[in-house]
Amino acid sequence: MNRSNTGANLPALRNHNAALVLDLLRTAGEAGISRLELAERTGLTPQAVSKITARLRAEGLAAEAGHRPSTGGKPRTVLRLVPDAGYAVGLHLDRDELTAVLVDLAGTTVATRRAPLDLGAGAEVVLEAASREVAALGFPPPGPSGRQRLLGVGVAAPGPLDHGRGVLHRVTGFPQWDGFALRDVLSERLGLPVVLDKDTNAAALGLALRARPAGGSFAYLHLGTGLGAGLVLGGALYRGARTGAGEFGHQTLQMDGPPCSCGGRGCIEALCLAAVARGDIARAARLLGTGAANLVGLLDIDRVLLGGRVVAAEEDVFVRGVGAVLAELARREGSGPAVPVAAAGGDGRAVADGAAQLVLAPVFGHANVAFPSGGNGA
Amino acid sequence: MNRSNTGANLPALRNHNAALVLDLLRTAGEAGISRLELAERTGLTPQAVSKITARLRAEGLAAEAGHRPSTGGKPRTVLRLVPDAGYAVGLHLDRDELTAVLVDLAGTTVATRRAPLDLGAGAEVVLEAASREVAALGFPPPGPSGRQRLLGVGVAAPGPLDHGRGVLHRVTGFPQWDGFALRDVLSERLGLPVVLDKDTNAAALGLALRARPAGGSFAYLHLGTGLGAGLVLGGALYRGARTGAGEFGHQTLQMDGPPCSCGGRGCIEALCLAAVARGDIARAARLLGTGAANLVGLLDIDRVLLGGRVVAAEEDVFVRGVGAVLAELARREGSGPAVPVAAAGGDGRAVADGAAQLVLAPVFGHANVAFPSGGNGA
DNA sequence: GCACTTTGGCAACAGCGTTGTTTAAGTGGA
DNA sequence: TCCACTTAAACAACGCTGTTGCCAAAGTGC
Repeated sequence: MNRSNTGANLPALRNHNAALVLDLLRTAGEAGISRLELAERTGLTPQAVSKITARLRAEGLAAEAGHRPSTGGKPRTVLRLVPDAGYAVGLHLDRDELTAVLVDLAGTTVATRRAPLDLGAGAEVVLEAASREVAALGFPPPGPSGRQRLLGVGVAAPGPLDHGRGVLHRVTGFPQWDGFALRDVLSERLGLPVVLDKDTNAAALGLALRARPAGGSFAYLHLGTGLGAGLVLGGALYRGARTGAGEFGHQTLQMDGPPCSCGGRGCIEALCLAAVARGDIARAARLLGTGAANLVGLLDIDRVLLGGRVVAAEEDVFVRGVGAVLAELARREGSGPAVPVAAAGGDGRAVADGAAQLVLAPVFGHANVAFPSGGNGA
Repeated sequence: MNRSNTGANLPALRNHNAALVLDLLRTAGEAGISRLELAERTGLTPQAVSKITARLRAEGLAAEAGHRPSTGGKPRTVLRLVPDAGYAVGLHLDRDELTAVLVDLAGTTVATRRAPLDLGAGAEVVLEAASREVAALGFPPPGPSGRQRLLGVGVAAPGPLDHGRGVLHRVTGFPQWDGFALRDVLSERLGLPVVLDKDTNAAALGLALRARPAGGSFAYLHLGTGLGAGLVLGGALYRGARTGAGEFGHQTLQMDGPPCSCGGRGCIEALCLAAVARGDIARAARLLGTGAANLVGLLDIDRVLLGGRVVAAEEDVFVRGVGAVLAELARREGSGPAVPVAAAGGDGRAVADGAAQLVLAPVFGHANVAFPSGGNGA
């Protein structure tokens, strides 16, 4: 069950197991999964799985879809997630562009809209544009049960911001947003639940839910206007105590190095962007790799993913450069193979897709991974 | 409930709630806590708490201890943890010394033994010394129920090592231990369950369980022979994918800086130890602070604790020096007060005490915080 | 001494996964 | 064609969980 500092009762137990089964159905995708496989993976008895899947089918979340070949007896019935049982909107508010996507329960993006946006044009303009594009996606009609199938809107914005309260902080370059309660304002305006998170976190969550096998740990490093990170630790998006984790760009890499816009010196972001500006991409990649190595050593993650416009422009150079530094680290430590590096991909829609997952993830038991607020733990 | 990728049934639910209540009893300490407070904190109904505490009292883990003053009605009955319902041994194997402690369920150290040790003298010598000192602690007799009250032995050793398998890796300075299955060998020899972890992790766990309020996030930075870290995220000890997290010392802080014993350049450990060797403690503190600032930004933790022999020798200088760097960081970010820094204290017994908590923590629901191994998450 | 408040146990209950059993739906040899 | 065998999955009874409704116990204060 999910970590919590509160007591658990029978409904909580039921939700936990149902979410677990749903997550396995989601992970299985179109191939589906049989009841007995679900039982093996969850550790529940086959009978328990039968009961749970019966409920899910009654709720319209799962359906039978064919049979596996017989292995000498009655063939297993394949179960699949019903993708259109629920939808979420993902909204990526970038500095100069807005991307809105409609994603179904299976994680498939069924509609996309893009529009130019000036994040500095003021709240009213931005909210209006957001509302317009979200509405233009075309919502799915309520299901046969009459239940609304649009679960909510996930919003990804440049950080820093407060995920817990849904409030923007001093968005780099646009200080006028400081303190703006974007989540509540937008929720009121759209009449839908809204979840707000950093763009890097949204992208990392999206990647985490697509990862096979699920449950690993990785860092998503995003090099664009700035340099940020999204951390997935043990399959869960890590947001930190005040939901501000992932400040990767202002890590000091060169004490007494060149000044950074943040007021510090030798920050990896300043060094990296300077190298990019000089056209020395190999150097930028090496710098990024050094920062990644620091992170890998500290957190013992098992994968590094790179994204962002700058990376996308020279994907191979960055992947090779970062990979080389991590290979050196592995050689020095002598403990197994190097941590693999890859480009995140996602053709510019990764953040918006991930934003939608901010809403969908709780259905699969990936909610409340933000942080226990106190009480106990350890 | 604790994060997991397995299904949960009624016994699991019962254990979860019992552990939750036990943890609150432990946290309350000698002051105790009433049933209604337990109900409020857990979110369970008072009746459920009554049932759970009745079970705990029947098992000898909890007891009634007086009453609170009346607030106009029947006064609340205070419940307390029974400290001698369980014990654990904590064993700290350091490079030149062995420390063994006997700790009760409430976390009180009831016996301590210390002996010189040469970690390079070979397995047989070390195991013999460990067995001798553990036996000399004087185990508590089995309880009235006849149940053995010594729950196990927690062993803390210099890293790197594999907590999951209980195997040492190349202990810095003593490569002959590489691959030694210390946990299983010692468990066989003592006839008790053994848990193995890094010294920094043990210390961090001990600090986490003593923290008030519980559930926060902090980094324990240990500067002694080397420089390592123990991370507590959201109240839980974070060990990483291969239980190797906390490699703080070989973080690059000065690209193209002086060479480090690890083969890299400009590692914080090399810089820091060099400054200490020069007698420039202020510089060492500032270096440590810079590394701490990187970590604070990346993980958004809310406390930094310092320990280790070098720190203990000049506690104030380190606390002030690291604090100053973190204060600068907070000023630059402009987001609230600086992350506080403090000395961990513990008069050289912190690691051994924490090692005992490796065994006791599961009783209070702090088990399996290591990592989900796959399946799902996020 | 009585009305009131608060605590906390007792009893009945609904709902969870588990266990034991039965039915359904295949394979494969005689 | 039949029948023994295997495997899948539902049905039924069960034990145990926390919850709800109720009531006794133990205080305060007029």
